[in-house]
Amino acid sequence: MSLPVDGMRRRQRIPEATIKRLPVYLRVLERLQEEEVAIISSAELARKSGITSEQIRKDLAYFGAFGTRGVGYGVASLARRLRSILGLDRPMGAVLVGAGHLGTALARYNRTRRQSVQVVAIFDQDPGKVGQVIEDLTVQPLEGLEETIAATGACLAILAVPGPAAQKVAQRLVQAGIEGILNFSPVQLKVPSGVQVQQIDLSLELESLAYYAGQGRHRVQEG
Amino acid sequence: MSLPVDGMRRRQRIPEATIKRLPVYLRVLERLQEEEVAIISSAELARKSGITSEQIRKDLAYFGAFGTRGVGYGVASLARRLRSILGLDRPMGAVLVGAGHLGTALARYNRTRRQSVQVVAIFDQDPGKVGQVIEDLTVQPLEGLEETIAATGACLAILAVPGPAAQKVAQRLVQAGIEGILNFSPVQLKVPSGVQVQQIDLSLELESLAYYAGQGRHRVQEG
DNA sequence: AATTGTGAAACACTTCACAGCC
DNA sequence: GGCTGTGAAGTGTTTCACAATT
Repeated sequence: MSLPVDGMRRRQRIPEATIKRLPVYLRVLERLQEEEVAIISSAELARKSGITSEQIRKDLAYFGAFGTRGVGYGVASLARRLRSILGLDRPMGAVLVGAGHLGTALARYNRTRRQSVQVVAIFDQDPGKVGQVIEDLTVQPLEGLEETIAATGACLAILAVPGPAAQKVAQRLVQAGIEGILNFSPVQLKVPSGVQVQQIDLSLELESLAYYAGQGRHRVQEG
Repeated sequence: MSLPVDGMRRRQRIPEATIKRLPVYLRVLERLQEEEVAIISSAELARKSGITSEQIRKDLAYFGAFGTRGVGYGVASLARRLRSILGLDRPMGAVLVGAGHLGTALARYNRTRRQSVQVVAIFDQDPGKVGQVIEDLTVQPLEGLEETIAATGACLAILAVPGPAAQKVAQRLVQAGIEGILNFSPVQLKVPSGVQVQQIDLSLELESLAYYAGQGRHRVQEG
């Protein structure tokens, strides 16, 4: 299934790991822009991002040669380029499903600061939650999900519903045209290929941390 | 620096990727235990966890031969073994720092259900938050951090404070003996090696999802 | 017959080292 | 001289394929 034809060499497959680092670079660059820094080297960017300079150069090179040898990268132009690559140069909307404690916290977190991806609507199944206002958005009943997604042009979704409801909601989100889901439910979502799911599971994270905390202890003090 | 001496063969380094999957297996096994299933094959476990059967067998084999060929794995004994490996066979406590919306949501999420890792104390810098009660725990001022960690024997911390405060708090946590930090602040923490940090950054996750949502779109409908 | 445990191959990602360019 | 861009080497992880075991 691999076709290493190097006809025009453009558009080789970009590693997922690279994609996940681009927003990190962008965040640093935006801070630099505020500080009116015009040029930055990969070494300095490495110091500020915690990613090695070789890695940074390689990541950026996948998309073309943005730097100037002997000089560095232009902060403003690189930031612009990264925003464009990520699709953040035009407004990107996300719907939030689930207005429990976690959902509410996520909505507030996202809307209080100015973020590249904005939550544009909030849904909940519970009639008791519908009508509540969270950071200027009124919680809507699930019925209007498809219509609102179409109307707002939202591409992403944040899923913060209880486990049992998650798969069903995910199906509707995909049907409605959502292409990326950030899933906080402790459920392995089944979605068609082409839809990207990012899983965040608090319990799992804590439990894997426990491994290092428990085992590692005896290494701290020898003897 | 590699010393592939196979003297006693035990204790080869365990891949981080493996450690992160163990809690997934454990979760499935615990559900199976409730359903009174006694034996499970790696193929069936694969179906239920979304991880391939070869991967499961390899992961488990790092810690010894837990299965029976031709039969499968004993659900109860494997669950017990995994809890022991992860250090979850005795109570594991976590302190939560930051009682904002996110921190509150995390505390409630964790304490409402019975989790393997339990939040045992909540701290906040803001005097207005101190004294609030969240799921049976009273929010304490940051001053008592070290003392409470020592008293409770907590090994883990959940960090949900604003970016600027994160590094300072992390330093105190490490000093106090915390060995794993789940960090929700948008900051790259500097910690001594031996302390494990797991970063969860909502904005970064959404922004990398945006890449697939934006680019992928034209592939959904051809022509 | 079924299923585990595991070397070997394949793949993914990072680091090294340096040629190329300003 | 300094810094980028990139093949090559190295490391980490997954998949394959099958011998071993019940």
